[in-house]
Amino acid sequence: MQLKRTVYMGELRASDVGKEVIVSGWVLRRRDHGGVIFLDLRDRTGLLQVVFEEGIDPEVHKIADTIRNEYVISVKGKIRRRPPGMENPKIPTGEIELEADEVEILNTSKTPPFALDEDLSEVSEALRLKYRYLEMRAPGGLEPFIFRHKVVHTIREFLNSQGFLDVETPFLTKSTPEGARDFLVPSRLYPGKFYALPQSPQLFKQILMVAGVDKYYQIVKCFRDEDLRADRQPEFTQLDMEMSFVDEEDIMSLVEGLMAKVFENCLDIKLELPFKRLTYEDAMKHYGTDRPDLRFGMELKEVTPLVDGTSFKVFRSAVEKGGVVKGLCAPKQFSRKELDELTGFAQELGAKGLAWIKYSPEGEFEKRWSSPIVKFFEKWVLEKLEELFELKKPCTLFFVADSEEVANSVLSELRNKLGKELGLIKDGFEFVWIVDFPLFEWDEEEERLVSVHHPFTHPKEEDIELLETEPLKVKSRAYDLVLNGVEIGGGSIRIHRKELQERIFKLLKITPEEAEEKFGFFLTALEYGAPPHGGIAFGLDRLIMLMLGKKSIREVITFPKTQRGQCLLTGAPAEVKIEQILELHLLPGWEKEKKKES
RNA sequence: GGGGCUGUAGUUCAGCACGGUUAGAACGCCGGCCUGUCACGCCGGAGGUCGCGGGUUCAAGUCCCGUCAGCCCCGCCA
Repeated sequence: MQLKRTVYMGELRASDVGKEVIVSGWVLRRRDHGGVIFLDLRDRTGLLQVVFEEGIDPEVHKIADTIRNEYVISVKGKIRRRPPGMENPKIPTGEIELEADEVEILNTSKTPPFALDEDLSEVSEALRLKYRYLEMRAPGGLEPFIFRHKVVHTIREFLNSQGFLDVETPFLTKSTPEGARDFLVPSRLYPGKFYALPQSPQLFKQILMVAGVDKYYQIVKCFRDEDLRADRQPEFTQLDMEMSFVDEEDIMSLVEGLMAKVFENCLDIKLELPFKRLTYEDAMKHYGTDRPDLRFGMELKEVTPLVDGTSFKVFRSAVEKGGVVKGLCAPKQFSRKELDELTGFAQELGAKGLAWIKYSPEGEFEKRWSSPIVKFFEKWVLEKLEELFELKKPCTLFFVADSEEVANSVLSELRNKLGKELGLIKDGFEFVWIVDFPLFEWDEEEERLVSVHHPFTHPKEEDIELLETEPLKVKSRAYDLVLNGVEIGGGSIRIHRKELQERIFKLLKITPEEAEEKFGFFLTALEYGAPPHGGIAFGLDRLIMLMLGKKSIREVITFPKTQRGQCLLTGAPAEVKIEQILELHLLPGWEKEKKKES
């Protein structure tokens, strides 16, 4: 390599006119006019027009004639002002150009499978993932990753300044029960035994508290062998934090400070502090979900007391079975076709149907209501509805009559769908803490209590006495952080005393033997002066996705997996040689066969 | 495990409901011309196992069955 870069192209301006420079980069486009060839050359920082004139040096011009898109070249020359009228206001370096007097082709390139100078979102994602390096190299392709770098940098800077230690924990570790499916790694040295990749460093960070680390964080990969979604990858990055001698308020206010710093540094947005808080109960009541999108209203209202005496059988029987009738009011009068579609949507989500009432505030009271079911309701009920939903404009009321669970989940999905489709969602970032979660929920299939968060979550002090008698009434010292309807983080104050931890295990039907076998090491650690502690973990990919307004975390992960868990770039997962499998003792029978043979 | 959408030149798509010439377009690519373009222009050219397999038919890109792959969703994700 003879021509060694002296400047980045993106930094060059009219003030650099006259300077002798060497630039290196990739050819985005070439415009060959015979005697003059223009190349748009780019590096990480920007784009510069390079001019090769036959009259200046025929030999150099000749080389330029062979250069094609995506060739890697270095060019030496002088920065000059473009002739009057030839400026390109569309690019930052548009006032100037590089007059080439030397060029070196550092590497050729095949014609890329897709044009790098066009809108890559039009290209199929599968192709982009296979040639991810080309997508990233295209103009703007590195932006999400540069942004991500900035976010991570800000997080580290902030937490370091607050006295946190960045401490690593192992990837080859022990399977933890009560969670997602583990990725297992067979042990070569111990036939039949396996490591598990961590679903989170949960137990390690708690043990770090026992170790006196006091304030810990780690930006760390976690692994869960579950099916993928737009916002879920089998390996993802978590911002993991834990602190000793703190309570919920300490952690929440620290996180608020952190988020404020991140949004200020990276998006130049000042967040309003403190964040809103909703109890789990209120979130379920008003939004039907524990991760409500607060960028718009359209809250759910329960109308059970208004309709339990109605002659409308669907509502009455749902109430008689112990269910509820809940509804929401959408600010639009839907057509019959749209109503049918929405009913189908509700049914797919498990509702038996979707009742609707169109309302318009004009004219006589009775004529304001239009619906096949309105005849079942007495005037006082309609009056109450008008009052409850504060009906003032034309709209449609939707109701689901079912168990509370079904009504909530259907209506919350309906709310999100209508919010999106009716354009009710305002721009911006709405954070909300969800607090006062129940500690347990009942698992019908397994017929036992399971943890809402994880088994190391501390119950509220005042509820501890209810643990054995009314466990479902026990609330936890847990908190989730929700941003625009997406859960971006969750944490809790942990149990730090062995006795309480054992009581919880007992309620979860984890036997002492099981507990000992699965995390005896952790219980032992608790016995050696574990301080009170708590923490939180954030899905970093999701946070960055939301900050950039992307629809999928794949957009902010360099080499993500497809929905079926494949890496299209490398072809992973892939078959391995039989020798590797035998070496890992994964086919014990075959191993014996092989020994017999030899 | 289930539901939905998609798969045709290198790329993005049209053609498919109603089977029937040699499967088209744009961009890209290759060659030629061009000293001021910046989505350069002009002339010419190449490029297709219609995802794959099977079936129906005189005839299948088009209809049927299966299968693979990509995306979205449910289940699952403490």
